[in-house]
Amino acid sequence: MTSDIVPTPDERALHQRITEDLEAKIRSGAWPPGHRIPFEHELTAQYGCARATVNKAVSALAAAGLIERRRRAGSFVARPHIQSAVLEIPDIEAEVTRRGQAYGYVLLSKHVRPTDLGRPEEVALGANGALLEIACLHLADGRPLAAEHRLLNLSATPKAEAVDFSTLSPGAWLLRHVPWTEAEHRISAVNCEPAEARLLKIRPTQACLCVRRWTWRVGEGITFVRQLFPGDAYDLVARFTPGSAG
Amino acid sequence: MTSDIVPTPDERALHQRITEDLEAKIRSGAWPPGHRIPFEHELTAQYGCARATVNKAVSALAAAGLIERRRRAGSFVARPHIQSAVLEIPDIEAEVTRRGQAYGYVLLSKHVRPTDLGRPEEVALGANGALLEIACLHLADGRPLAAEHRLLNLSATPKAEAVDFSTLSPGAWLLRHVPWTEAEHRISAVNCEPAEARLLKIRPTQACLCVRRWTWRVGEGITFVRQLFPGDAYDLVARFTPGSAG
DNA sequence: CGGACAATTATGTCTAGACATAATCGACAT
DNA sequence: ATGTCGATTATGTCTAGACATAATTGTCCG
Repeated sequence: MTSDIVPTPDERALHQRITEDLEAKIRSGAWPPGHRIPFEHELTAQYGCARATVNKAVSALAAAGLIERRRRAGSFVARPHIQSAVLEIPDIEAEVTRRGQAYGYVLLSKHVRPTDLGRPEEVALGANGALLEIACLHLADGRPLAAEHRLLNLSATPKAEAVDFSTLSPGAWLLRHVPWTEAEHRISAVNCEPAEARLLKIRPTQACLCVRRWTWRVGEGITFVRQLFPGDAYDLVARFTPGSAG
Repeated sequence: MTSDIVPTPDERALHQRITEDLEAKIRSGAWPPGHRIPFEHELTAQYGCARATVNKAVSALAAAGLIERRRRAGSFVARPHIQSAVLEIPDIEAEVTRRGQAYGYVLLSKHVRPTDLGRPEEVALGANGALLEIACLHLADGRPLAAEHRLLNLSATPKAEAVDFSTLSPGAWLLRHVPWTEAEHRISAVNCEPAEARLLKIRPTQACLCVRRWTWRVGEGITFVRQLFPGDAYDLVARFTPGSAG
């Protein structure tokens, strides 16, 4: 039964209202997965508009993964598929500031060295020339929040060699100066090494959250970074609204 | 200069080809952030099509966050904004199977108890009636991969009380029987407790990845789950293609 | 009963217009 | 120099068609 779709009074665009009406039916469960939604010509009649308008609305839901469209058959509420969520990747300075804490940064070391193809993370980066290797520490209210170890592919970002990273973190500099097109993160839990524990001022047995990130630009490796957070200092948060409610 | 947009020979839909042509310009860096892309009437002339077709192509890029559109001013390559990524949330059984390992499941305990409003995770769930509390273990090739502690809101999913979870994991049952609309994940690193270490057959000092997930359906709490992975057994992977290349 | 085939039909895409809307820009006045 | 206001213009939305495409469905035949 589709006769209970009633356009709600609204000043937004009609196609958007149609999208929202349909989405409400799906998310509320009134239309379960597999349910066939009204044909475009039916919606055209219900809303008193052209088919192009209805098509735009339904296509938006299809693009969002809420419905599947099949020629000749119709459009159906999609079943759940992948389990994925949008993860907030920590821009540490922004996160610290958001928490209302004072952000601090300490450069620990910085030097240029050739790529070591024996290390998997450098192979994954795809660099084969000189790397700028940086170690630094991020502080929140003066207390260590994260230890960072970073590699910068100097053949992709030659300007980085001239930058003094003593007050500006490499992440902040990169964000502003080097565009990128792809990134991959790997998140794991690790027991830190004694030297890292001293840096972070934690017990050596304290579990740490380890975020490793590779960044590329059109296939060329830009940077690899490994950030170590004391497990009790940081939560990664991911929120998800599924493409389909099933 | 926009004269170098040349439609590539292709049998796909024209609007899609236009989208891809423009996206290539942006991702390659040929059009840097802030660059004004050709007006719709220019693209209309270049591709020899109606404005609606060009509009669909450009609107798709705007929806993806690659460009910003301003009335009267034009459309511009967007600057980077949020740092977010698509995180693959582990459906443990699927992940184990994907790795080519044998999946195993052990139910450890299961009982009904009232909601304890003294616990933050239960408050966040928003339940206030009876909960089904389940502890179980996920195995890969017979070895413990994850310890799971789950709460099911029985007022939202009364059918769960009659389910025998001795061979079917609550996650698998829920995925098939209970639709949900929102989820939140928190990921952290923890030192597990001795009992958990024995369950997972790891040293008590071994860092563990802790994934906590709350699931709601139209505002009503469905389930809370806490999964503990030995840090060396699991990597969460997140990949990201930014909405804008800058 | 089962397979091949053709009719049907819903979606996919597109056109050539139209009017609405908002923001920029320039002209003008203060 | 600054502020107001109207003309201009690019995008936002929509119409009423059209043809293409693919897949279901029924029909017919072996």
